[in-house]
Amino acid sequence: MPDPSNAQIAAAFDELGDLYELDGAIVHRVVAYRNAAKAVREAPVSIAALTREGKVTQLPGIGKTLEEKISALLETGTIPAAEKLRAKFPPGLVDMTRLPGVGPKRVRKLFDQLGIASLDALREAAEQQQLRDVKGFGPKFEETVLAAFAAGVAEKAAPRTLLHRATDMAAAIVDALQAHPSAGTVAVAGGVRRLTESVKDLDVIATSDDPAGLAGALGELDLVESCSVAGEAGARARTHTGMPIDLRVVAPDQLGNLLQHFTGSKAHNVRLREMAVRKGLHVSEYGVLDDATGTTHRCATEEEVYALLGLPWIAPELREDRGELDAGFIHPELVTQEDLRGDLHCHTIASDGRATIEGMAHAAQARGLEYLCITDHSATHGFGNDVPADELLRQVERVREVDASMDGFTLLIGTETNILPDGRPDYDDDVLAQLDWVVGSVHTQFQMGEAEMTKRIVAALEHPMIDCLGHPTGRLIERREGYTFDLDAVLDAARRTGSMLEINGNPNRRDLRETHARAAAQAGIPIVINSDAHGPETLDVTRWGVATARRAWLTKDDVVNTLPWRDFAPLRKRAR
DNA sequence: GCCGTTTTCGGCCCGACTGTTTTCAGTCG
Repeated sequence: MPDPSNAQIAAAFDELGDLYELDGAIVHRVVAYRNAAKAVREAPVSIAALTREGKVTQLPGIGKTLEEKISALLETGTIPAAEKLRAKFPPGLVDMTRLPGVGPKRVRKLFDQLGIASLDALREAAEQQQLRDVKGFGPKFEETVLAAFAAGVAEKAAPRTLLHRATDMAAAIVDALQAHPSAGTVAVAGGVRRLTESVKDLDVIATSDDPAGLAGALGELDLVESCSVAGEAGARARTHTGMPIDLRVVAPDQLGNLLQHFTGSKAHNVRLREMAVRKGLHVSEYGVLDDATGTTHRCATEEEVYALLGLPWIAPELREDRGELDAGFIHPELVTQEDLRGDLHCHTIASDGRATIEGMAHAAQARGLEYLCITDHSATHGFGNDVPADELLRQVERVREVDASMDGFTLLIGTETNILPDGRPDYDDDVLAQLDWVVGSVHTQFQMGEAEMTKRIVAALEHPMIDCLGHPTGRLIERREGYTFDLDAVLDAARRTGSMLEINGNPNRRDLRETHARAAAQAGIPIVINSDAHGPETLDVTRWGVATARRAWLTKDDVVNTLPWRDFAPLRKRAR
């Protein structure tokens, strides 16, 4: 029996949280399970391995009891408490809590008194007006339930929108509201501001001398389908794509409080407020209440909010309770897109790209880059045109010619070679040796087991001609988990062999993901942020790679392609 | 269930909204 992955352990804790909640446990116990799930999910090391070493309680949020539960999961494949609770509460109960306005307490009551144990049974009971017979429930509740079914909420979890799309939408909304005559400051908060991988809604905050007018203006926007509760304090709306928008309007002297509150994350805010309480302060979106004086400090800026708590301003990307509120925290100087001088992963019409070598090179130069490496897909098929070895060698000549024709720009030739199932690249070494740079990527046989995949990637990293591992996990955000491998072993191999790891900027990938990138940088492994562009316009996607890097606490020093090529070149494995 | 310039027990963020309520519990963000 293979060890459960961190994701599986986290899921088990989330399930236990749900089950204990149905069982009527106090909220703090439930929260403890959910916090533990978050800690496990974000851990860059194997929780199973950590547990075997007896060190898992070092992870904040994991105590003696949860350690025992992980041990049981490792040894028997299951957790006794979960077995017991599953026998008590059918799985349909947790499904029911997905409906808005339907939480664990109400589900439990309906289960106990009417035996309702599934979404279907709930719908039927609502249709037959049976729910109102239970004390605490009425006709409105039946309506809410039926409306949720009618809206299709029951079928699937609320969709999440990838950051690049959410950012475009948010920008359009901010621009439109900013144009309103009453608008003062209009700003994006929430996950879009923190640059998370995906978001479930848009949070927009504003000041205005006509709050109701501004809130009304939101409902008039083309991309808004419907708008409800528009009033003095703001509005709730929904886009045609189904994304909820939350607009909050506040006086200018509270803008800092509101921005801090609505930027989140929830975990950051909870931790921040707990720290505040210990200092006799109470933080909310309206101000900071001081117990000692009974006065509420209103803050026009976030800096003032943090300063009242004795903290430096913290970049939104770091606000995840991943150490940014710990004693001794020193704010890192986060890498920016302007820091990037080169891009070492892009495609042309030679494989599946849309532009020529010249097209890509001039586009990169126009964007202010100093160097670009052409890395078309390799000899094994699957991505547009194959590039057999002789074709790649002709591509070397073409790139050298274009490079010679360019002023103040270095054009490089490489490849994105497929890492074959046994870990070898799909060109011969003497071909790879004629290139400036080689990205190795896994594009096939994702299904192989963890041990085999680890062996495959480690073998690739040990290859003297593979300089960098491309999109290391193969995940697609919200769509595909990516293949599983032992991260510790891969990081160890990268460090040992002098290989670099990529943060792929494609907004669907952002791979390495932030927790892995942070672990890699801490291990001293050089990180490269690449676009993987297939056309001139997608060269800009490095901004999403930078977003991931910033969320991983990376500085300019952690990212190698912030260096000019003359300083980058000697760091390549092939040059060492 | 976790955690400790509250350290082995007694706390554990803050506020809004909703519906069913005679004063509040449940849900949500």
